[in-house]
Formats: sequence, structure tokens, C-alpha cells
Amino acid sequence: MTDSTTICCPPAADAVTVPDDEGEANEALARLAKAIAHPARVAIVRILIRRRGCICGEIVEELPLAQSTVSQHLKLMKSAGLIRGEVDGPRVCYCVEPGAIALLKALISDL
Amino acid sequence: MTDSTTICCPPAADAVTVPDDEGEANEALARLAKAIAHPARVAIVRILIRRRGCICGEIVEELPLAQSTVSQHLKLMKSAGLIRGEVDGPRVCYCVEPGAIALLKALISDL
DNA sequence: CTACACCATCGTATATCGACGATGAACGGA
DNA sequence: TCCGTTCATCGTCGATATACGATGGTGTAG
Repeated sequence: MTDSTTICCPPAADAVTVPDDEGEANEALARLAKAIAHPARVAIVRILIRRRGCICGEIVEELPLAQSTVSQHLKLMKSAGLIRGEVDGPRVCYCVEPGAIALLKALISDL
Repeated sequence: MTDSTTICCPPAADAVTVPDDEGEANEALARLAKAIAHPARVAIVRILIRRRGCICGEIVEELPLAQSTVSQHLKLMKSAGLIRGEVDGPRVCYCVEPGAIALLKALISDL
């Protein structure tokens, strides 16, 4: 079974909890905005959303960047809580964290 | 006439044009996201939205930052096209660029 | 067990950010 | 005209971002 779509990728986004405190909301928005504040990272997020299933090596193939550079971008977004990565044998399965995307959308639209 | 609300601050956001090309959309989203990828800048944007009128020295008073630091953040957001600044005598009137906010919201919600 | 594929990490170099104090430029009021 | 207010810019410093090649670690296949 090498079908990556069965490994990770949570079901869907449930309720989003926007922070009450404005300072916390500012920090959360700044953190998530920074996570996509680069064209390559926006492209990665789009890829992860488009293919519901997760990937990693395929991302490298779709972008004009070195493998180490893509890995760095993934690490940055993972530490920001925007994406998730799970090991599937020799490969790693990345996917968007649904709650984080929903929170980002809520924080932006509440502006 | 020192009423700053009469100086700048455009009427409202009209139609938003999201770029067709995905690469351009990625760059636009990354540029706008970077403009708010800092808690202080999110706070500034909120201030500019809350008071419909524009400000500048008042921003410095509301934030725990030096005047030069606030000026740098304003410059960064202005060069990103997120805000606008018009001279009103000795003071400068800042306000949000409605189209840019609308574009940001559209790009995020289209994710 | 060996070899390969996949990905993370390290090390490096350059550029930008983020903060501050100090200085400069523009304008209005006395 | 001279002064005070307001804001931008300069110079500096440490921290972070961005990119790459090289290396290492882990798991699968043969």
C-alpha cells in the first residue's frame, strides 16, 4: 500500500476559534501570514490543496528549486502550524492543516 | 481645517481583479502577506481600519515602538501597496488601500 | 547485506528584517 | 524670521530569511 492519500490528510476543518485578545489575534495572523509570505510557499500550499493527498518529492518536481530549499520551506510552514507532515516509509506525506487555513481565512476576513 | 478625515482615505473598495496567472497570484499574495507578516503591522492595519480617518503620530502613541520603527513599518506596507500616505501640512495622513485589502481577502479565500 | 531512493540537516554566503538613536527636511505658528 | 512639531531617512547592530551543494539517516527492494 503506497497510496499516500490514505496515510495522513485529516478529514476536514471543524470549528475555528479566533483568539479573543487582539494581541493574540495579531500574533496568530502575523505568524500565518509569514508562513505564506513567499511565492514558493504559496505555490506549495496550492499544490497541497489541489491534490487532496499529500506529497513531497512531487513538490520538488513542480518547483524550480533545489530539494533542500523546498525542504526548508516545508519546515518553516510546519513550525508555523500551517501544514503537517507524516512519515510513510521512505517518503514523507505533507498536507495542509485544515484548522490553520480556516483560522487564516477567518482572521483575514475579520480585518 | 485640520480634520484629517477629509484629506485622504478613498471612498470604498470597488471591483477586485484577481490575477489570472497563478504565478502572478502567488506573487501578489506573497507580497501582501509579507506586508502583514508582523504583529506590529497587523496592529497598524487594524488602527487604520478602525479609525476610518488616517493618522500617523497617533499610531506611534498606540504602539510600544519608536517613531522611526513605526515609520519603517509604514514604509514597508506602503511599498507593498497595502496602505497609502498623503501629506497634510506638517503631518502625514495614512490609510488603508481598499483595493489591496479586498485583493488580499479574495486571494486568501480563494485558497 | 548492499544498494538505492527519499528526505532532513549542516554549512555557507548573501540579503533583508527589526529595532533603535540621531539627524535632516518640510511646514505652520509666533 | 525663527522655532517647534512632525515625519522620513541614515547608520548601526544582531537576528532571520533564502538559496544552494554536500552530507547523513532511514527505510525498501533486491
